[in-house]
Amino acid sequence: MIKILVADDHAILRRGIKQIISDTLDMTVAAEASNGQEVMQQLAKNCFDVVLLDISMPGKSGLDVIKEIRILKPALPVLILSMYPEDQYAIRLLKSGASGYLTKESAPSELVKAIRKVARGGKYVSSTLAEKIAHYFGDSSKEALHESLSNREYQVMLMIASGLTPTEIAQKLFLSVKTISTFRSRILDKMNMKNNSELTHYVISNKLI
Amino acid sequence: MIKILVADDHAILRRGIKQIISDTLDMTVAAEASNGQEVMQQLAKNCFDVVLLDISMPGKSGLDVIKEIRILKPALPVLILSMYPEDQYAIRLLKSGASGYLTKESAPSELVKAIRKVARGGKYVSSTLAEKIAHYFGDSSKEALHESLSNREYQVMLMIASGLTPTEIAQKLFLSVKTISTFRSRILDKMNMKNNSELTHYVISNKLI
DNA sequence: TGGCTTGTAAGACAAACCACTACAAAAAAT
DNA sequence: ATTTTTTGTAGTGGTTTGTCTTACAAGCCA
Repeated sequence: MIKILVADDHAILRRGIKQIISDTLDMTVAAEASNGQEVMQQLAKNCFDVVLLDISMPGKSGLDVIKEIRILKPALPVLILSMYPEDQYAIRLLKSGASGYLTKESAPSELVKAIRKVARGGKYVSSTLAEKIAHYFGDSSKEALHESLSNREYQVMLMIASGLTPTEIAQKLFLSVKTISTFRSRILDKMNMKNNSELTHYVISNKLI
Repeated sequence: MIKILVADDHAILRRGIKQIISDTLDMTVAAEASNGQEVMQQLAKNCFDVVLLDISMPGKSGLDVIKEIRILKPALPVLILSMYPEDQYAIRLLKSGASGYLTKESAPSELVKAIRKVARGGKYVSSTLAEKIAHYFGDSSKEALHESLSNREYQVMLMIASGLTPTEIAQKLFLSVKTISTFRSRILDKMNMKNNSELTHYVISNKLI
């Protein structure tokens, strides 16, 4: 059973979270906090498996709260719940030790998935955010995403990103459109993306083209 | 009926152009010229709606020919037909008053489209060239491309570029997928592009997102 | 040798795109 | 003030892509 500390200043949102979590058998909301101080108090008293933390709470900034949590419980996974779209702030939070970042519009299923992942010691980031991170961390981590592609896949990726249609690519490479389609699927799968725009985005941002 | 003066030193190419144009009901090749002098002579004698000009004709450079045309007929649209890939030269030509730039590998349909566009007083540039132009001219002219979009179109463009599928966009905007499709077509048309990748490319490069 | 990965492609069905067409409201032009 | 153009919206019908699944041979890994 995953014991969760929910920290958010909005009672209604906490209610929603509790609801979602109570629908999930293997996790439970063990306690709540509505500001940074309460978070620390709860952590001192009880044991949790995950902290679900709103960064935009009154008083201490989310960043500070995370740092404090790090000091008290270095191994405790902190999942950030934000109302802002994923931005550079998210990266800073992750750098300071958060295990994941979710926006409040995320689907309940995503929340559950994220909790499970961080509880197991993993990291959770959405694919769009992952991309931004890749930017930030420069060459080292940006390789990570596309290094798993085979040469053929890489080649096709660049062609897709440069605006060629599957049919055009097929013609250029003397392959069936079906094959291109398969490559595309594999690429998208490996890169954790869901469409050409994301792909193009990635390729351009990483100056692969 | 769009009356066209075709200026190119290669007879075969002129033939091809005539063929393409004769297949198009609303336009006709009213005269031909095989060098710069002939162009000027024709212009002095007759009236045309569009000049289709090869820049690599013997004698006068295409740039000079354009300048001369500008003096004689300031409003006459000149569409450049080049055998070289679109490069900086193209930009100079456009600056000197050409209405469009096509490479000779362009599809016939593209030629027809380009002629129609410039005849109507518009500008025609391929998307890849447009991009180069955007780079060159910096902020001022890069506006030019997407400034013709309506607000709605602009909004949809950004959504497409950020990787949303038509269906998702439709849902967010409470519109039919069909409508999104129409917007997309108009955007692509106005921006002279042919697919989402190009669009994404543009949006990202111009930091609209 | 036996199991992944890669390169290739088919089938079937869904989703998306393309090219038209349409029409009312708003905006612009005459 | 009236005509023309642009904008926002959406339908039809046909083509192209995407998805998912399956397949199979070749190469690589262990």
